[in-house]
Amino acid sequence: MTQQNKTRQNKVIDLHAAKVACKECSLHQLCLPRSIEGADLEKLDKIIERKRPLKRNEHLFQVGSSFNSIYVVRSGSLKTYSPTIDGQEQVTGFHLPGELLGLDAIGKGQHPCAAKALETTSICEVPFEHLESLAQELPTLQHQLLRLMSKEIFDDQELMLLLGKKTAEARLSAFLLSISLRFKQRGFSSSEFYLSMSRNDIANYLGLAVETVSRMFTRFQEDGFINVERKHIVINDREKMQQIAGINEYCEESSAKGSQKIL
Amino acid sequence: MTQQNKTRQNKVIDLHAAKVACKECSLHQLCLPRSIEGADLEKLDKIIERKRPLKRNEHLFQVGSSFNSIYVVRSGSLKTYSPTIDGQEQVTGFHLPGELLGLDAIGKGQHPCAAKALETTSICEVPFEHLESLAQELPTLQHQLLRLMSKEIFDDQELMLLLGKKTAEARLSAFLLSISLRFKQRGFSSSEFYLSMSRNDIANYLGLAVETVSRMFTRFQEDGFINVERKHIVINDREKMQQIAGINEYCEESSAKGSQKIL
DNA sequence: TTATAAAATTGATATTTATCAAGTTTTTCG
DNA sequence: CGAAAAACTTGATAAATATCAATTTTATAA
Repeated sequence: MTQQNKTRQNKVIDLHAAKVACKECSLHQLCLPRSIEGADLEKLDKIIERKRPLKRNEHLFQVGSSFNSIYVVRSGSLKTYSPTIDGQEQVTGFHLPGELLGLDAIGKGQHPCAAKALETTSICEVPFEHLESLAQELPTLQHQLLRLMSKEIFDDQELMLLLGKKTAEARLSAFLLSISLRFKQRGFSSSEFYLSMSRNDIANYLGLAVETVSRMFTRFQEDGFINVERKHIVINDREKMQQIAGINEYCEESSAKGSQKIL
Repeated sequence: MTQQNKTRQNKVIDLHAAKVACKECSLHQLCLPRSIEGADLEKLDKIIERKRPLKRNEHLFQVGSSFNSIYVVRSGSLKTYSPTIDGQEQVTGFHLPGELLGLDAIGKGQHPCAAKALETTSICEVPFEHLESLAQELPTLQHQLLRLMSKEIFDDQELMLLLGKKTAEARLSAFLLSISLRFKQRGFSSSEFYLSMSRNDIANYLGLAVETVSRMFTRFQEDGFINVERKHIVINDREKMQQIAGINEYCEESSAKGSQKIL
């Protein structure tokens, strides 16, 4: 299947999904409504807006734009990035289906980063004021919201650890394992997947030079741990990758349970 | 004043403060109750427990311990750290008066890091179940809680940027500016202060070797940007430090407003 | 399709920072 | 107080990764 065909197909699926209620959404378990059911779920459903799908490179929001909503990725993927002082950009995260965007904007009331679609992407928009007042009347929703934010803090700390301490190969290995696990949680293969982001974005995210990332991909492939063909990744030796990343199976599994992302 | 005398005096102050209500606390503006007043503040006051002060190197909580409360630093300081796979520790943060600890534990119900006092330190304990139910009835408290967690996510992203992209000198400079600003917010001098953490902790936190941190201190001093005498720091040329850190005044100020920490 | 642009790879070299080793200063505690 | 331990500093060297440069591959659009 060509890239173009795939994009078209995604679009069809997205438009269909746009009519689907939360309780019928396949991301139900990953998304905000976890542990919310029945009448409560319908209340939440009412405040959620489905936006038209974003095309590749379209922005969901820009840096400094006022914060009004939390977003949930329904399909496709995005990157978030901030401008740095020297005019460059710093990629701060990648967002796969079921994951939230915008939690970092509540504090200031404006988005500290921009969000750009890496491919055709559909999104649920959750107006924050509505969400807050709904959380005021639904204790489970308030709890879930706090839980999700806490998870994000925890995950960011994991990444800080990675950026502060680890070698280039550990960073890339941990990155690939993180993506793999997130796909697994969404019911896709954890050993074979397509990366929607460029090598440049990966390098930027991991605090490395593109050339270094490229070399690490080559090295992992030479060593037989993974197969790489452009964006297509096959993980052959997960254990070895975990070892390189400095992650043991326990860590990974414990992070996996109900997480948005490990990395 | 010797270190020992200072410690003793702190203790006296702490024991006194332990009887003081939230509304009389000098950290009122920094702490959770911001924007909460009157009867609501008293309700919050009721659920807060004051613990006996921690001595230097005493733990507030250990890795894996079950999560029951959020903590606010009243005086003194702590570090949080996680074990890494190779048996080392990774310092994940320093916590000054008015700052919160434990927000990263809500998601899993247990603390992913340990918290250890860097000096004699007094703490307010806020049982989380009580806080949650209180937030259920007080919209401003729920909002403030979400705001604080969002801030933490934002701050962590700033640090990720620092760890991922910056040189050793930029990291140390940004670190010192962050501490400086946090002292300023607490009404202390922003140009002269004592660091309660060791060079080792700083290096660990910034993802550098101790020797590198030591050399950077020496270099900054040689260049006249700061004066260093052991733990005592004087910032002479803030603008130059900001330039080295890759932070412009606007960034720093905007981060400063109502923030827990910038770094 | 072909031309052009963008992305990715590879090699050579430079730079930064870690590591190792030694010495000094400060703190701790009997 | 004085001895031992811990923390810090400094120098020399090694290792990791960035940078620069060139080439190849892939994607985009006329």
